[in-house]
Amino acid sequence: MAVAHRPKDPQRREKIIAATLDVIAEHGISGTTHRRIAAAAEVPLGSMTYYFTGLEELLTEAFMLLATTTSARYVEILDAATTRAEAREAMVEIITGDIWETPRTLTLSYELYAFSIKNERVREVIRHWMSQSRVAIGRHFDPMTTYALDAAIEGLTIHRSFQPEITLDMVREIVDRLTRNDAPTASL
Amino acid sequence: MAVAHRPKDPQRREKIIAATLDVIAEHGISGTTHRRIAAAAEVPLGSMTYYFTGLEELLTEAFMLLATTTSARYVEILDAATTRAEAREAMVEIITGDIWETPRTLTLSYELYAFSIKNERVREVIRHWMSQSRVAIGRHFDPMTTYALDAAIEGLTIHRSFQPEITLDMVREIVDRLTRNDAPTASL
DNA sequence: CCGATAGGTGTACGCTTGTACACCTCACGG
DNA sequence: CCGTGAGGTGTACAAGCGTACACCTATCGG
Repeated sequence: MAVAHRPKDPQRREKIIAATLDVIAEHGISGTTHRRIAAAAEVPLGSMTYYFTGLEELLTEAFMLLATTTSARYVEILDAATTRAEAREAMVEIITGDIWETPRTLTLSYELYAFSIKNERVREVIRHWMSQSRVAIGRHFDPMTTYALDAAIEGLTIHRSFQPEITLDMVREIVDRLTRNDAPTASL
Repeated sequence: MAVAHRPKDPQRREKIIAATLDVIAEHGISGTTHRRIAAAAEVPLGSMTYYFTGLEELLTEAFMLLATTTSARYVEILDAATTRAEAREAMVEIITGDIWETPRTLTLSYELYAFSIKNERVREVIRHWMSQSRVAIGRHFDPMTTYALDAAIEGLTIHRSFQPEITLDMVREIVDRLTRNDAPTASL
């Protein structure tokens, strides 16, 4: 009984998941097919059903990757802040910074929300993302303010992508207003 | 030369557009097909290509209907307010009120945003919706505050749908903070 | 050096899709 | 009462889809 024949490419799965995000970003979920993903990941079509039960599972895993990656970026930016002023500026950076420079992340978010309607597990992923994000914000602000800021990221990001006239200074002013009545917490 | 044979059902087009929104709400754009729309509108398949050039046109028109309808509702609620306090309460109602009671409108919004990535005309529809909405809000608040409130509708609506613990009072508090430094305009 | 077997893939199947268009219906001018 | 043409539809077609699985490949214990 031979054991033999190790996987040639142990990263195959991850490569496919990453490629899935690329395909969604470019074609939307309705244009995302096994064949296109296989082409993007440069793997044979057969690998799709070998590594994943179906398209739905693949999409779900892809969105988990998106949430993890983006969420980690939030945490990174917020944890770098040590003063209240820095924390405010960190919020401004999250809203206006390079995460959303490319339309990619924003596009993927839209598809994520749309997909979440049909998939409870993805809804869970979103809730987890939001909660992670609240933990990071909550290190600097009280709970009430934290909810407000978290929602502000969402709203301002979206609106800025359609209305570029919303300047950096306006975002700063909005963050200021939202944090003005904050009851400072222990913080770090 | 006969003139003859008037359309049996002059509302056909509108009926199809309305049915399209229903199908999108239930199945998402990726599950929206000519056949399903035809079934929902109780119209033969042939009517699809008779009244609309293609699926894309149909989706575009459907989203125009969504924008018009929802936007009109905003205006209605905001125009009913005559004092500053009422205007603030109107904002709270828009964010927490019956527009979003059913997941329908929110679901459709997600699909709208996702679709806008691929369709310039729909992006234009969104910009128009936002601008209408800003006009209505702007009757009560200064421009800067208006942008903030408009974005707050978006962010809070979305976040509340995932985090029901965001209460009405929290929304009120957030609207308060955003409008506190407002430089009152002439208003009505 | 030779099975045996884990790992991986090419191909083919049944189905659904968007779309076009040949055809049908029937109100009306003559 | 008939012929005409505007209005509308059933049907058929090619393309593309998800998915399953028979088959191939290459390693390694013996």
